[in-house]
Amino acid sequence: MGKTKNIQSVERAMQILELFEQGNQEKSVKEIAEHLDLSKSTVFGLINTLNNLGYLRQNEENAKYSLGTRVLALGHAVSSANLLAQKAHPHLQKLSFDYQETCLLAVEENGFVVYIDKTESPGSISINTRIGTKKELFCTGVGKCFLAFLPPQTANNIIGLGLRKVTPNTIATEHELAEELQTIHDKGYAVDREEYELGIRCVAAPIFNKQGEIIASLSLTGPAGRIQAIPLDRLAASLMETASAITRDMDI
Amino acid sequence: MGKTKNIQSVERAMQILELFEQGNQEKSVKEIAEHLDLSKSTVFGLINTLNNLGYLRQNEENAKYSLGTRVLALGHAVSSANLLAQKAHPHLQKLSFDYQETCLLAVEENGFVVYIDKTESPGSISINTRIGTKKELFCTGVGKCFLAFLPPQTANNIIGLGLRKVTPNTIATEHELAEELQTIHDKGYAVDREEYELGIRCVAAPIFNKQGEIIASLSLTGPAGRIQAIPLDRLAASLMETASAITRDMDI
DNA sequence: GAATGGCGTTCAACATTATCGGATGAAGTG
DNA sequence: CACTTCATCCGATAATGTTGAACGCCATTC
Repeated sequence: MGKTKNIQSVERAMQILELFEQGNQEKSVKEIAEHLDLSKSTVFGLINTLNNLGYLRQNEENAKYSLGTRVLALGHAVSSANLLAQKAHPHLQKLSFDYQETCLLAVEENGFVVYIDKTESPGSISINTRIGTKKELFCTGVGKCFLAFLPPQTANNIIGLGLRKVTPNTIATEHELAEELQTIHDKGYAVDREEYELGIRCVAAPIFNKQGEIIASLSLTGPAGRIQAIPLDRLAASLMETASAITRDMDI
Repeated sequence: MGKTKNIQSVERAMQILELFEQGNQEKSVKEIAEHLDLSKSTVFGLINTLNNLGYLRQNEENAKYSLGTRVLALGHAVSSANLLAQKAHPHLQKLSFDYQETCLLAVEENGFVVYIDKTESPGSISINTRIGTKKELFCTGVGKCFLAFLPPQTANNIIGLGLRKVTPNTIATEHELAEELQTIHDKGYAVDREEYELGIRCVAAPIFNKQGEIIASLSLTGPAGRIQAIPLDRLAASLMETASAITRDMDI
């Protein structure tokens, strides 16, 4: 695999773009230079290039920079090529609307879950899970779905990467986790009891392809109190129903 | 403005990412090297960097590359910071659903319209307008909305950039365009009569802020025959109603 | 099963290229 | 009007990216 050294200027350019990931607030050349601990002129060269290419845009008023519309095209290219994200979106939207909470869609990648879509409703509080975020499997609802439905060998390899307490509630021993996964496998859905973040609870269900292999997982996520107020069996049924509707829609 | 030379490796890295914009099909190192007319090793260095950073991902089976999930995060950062895209999305979704056609949202940027969101419905044919695409104003429905509702001075500056026949139907003289813009201003919506692409027709309406300034434009777009089959006054009313609902939702 | 060809990857030498400190000038502040 | 702050520009320097050649893996062929 890639052991060759990364190309410095490319890595730095991407670091600059990533600085805008949380919030996309305007930033000055100076601020960025300080964040990356680089000289102003170096940063200016990079920023200027990104600006010329449309990946950053400069506010004429204060000369500060923020993400440009060009990055939209890239983001959209991934999701539109991704049949899953495309077909699943309306279903997530409906769930968000029905329960007035945030709905997340995730896939597994190299032992991590990656969130690839998210829908919110006006009532839902903003869950700080951003699209593209990676999380470990054992401590999230969607992640545990993967562990429960992936081929046992694959799942064990991932579990072998290590468990740890993320919150006091995290299931951090292999024994307890095995029991939990058995339960999830039996019931067909997973519950995250504030195992990743205190106060945040979610219920998740696996999405399969026609061959019965898990390809994604979706969850309804929100403040613990509000999620617990929803009858669990009803919510779980909705999620599993939605999951199979997505499978049907995708036709793979 | 940016007159300094672009940083070569950054520009090339972005060119590589852009190769995947249409379709995001897997590409080999060799293919990319040929496309960009660079040596295999140069391309490998760039690709490897992007791969390590998560912007590309390699298919283990055939060693080919495609866009990685990391770019999702960037794309989402723009839209989520963008109150407009966030608030407008459910409304576009509803329009798409009601009329079973593609719905587009666009803003103006440096004399071009940039599409920042798109919703489709199962029935809608896939319009080849990708998110992040730029188009000239005079030849599109959403663009003409901007020309009609932007301050006259701004609009004239943009018109001054030049008109040209994109299709036989394109309005390519200043005189005719002025008449058309007057009509649009009076009626409150614009019709694109296959002026950008033969066979594709759209109806567009402006989105204003509370101060009455145009900040975006939305359209329902589809095959000419199907769009013409919808009663124009009803469709236009839907679009204008949606536009003002978005204004209300944004509260700016 | 040896031979061939194709392709991703690595390497080391070289020269291009990115980097940096310092200079410039515009905008804002007391 | 001096003074600060910051974006932008410039030129010297050396670090960095580029390149062709070579390696090794895999698949196909004979």
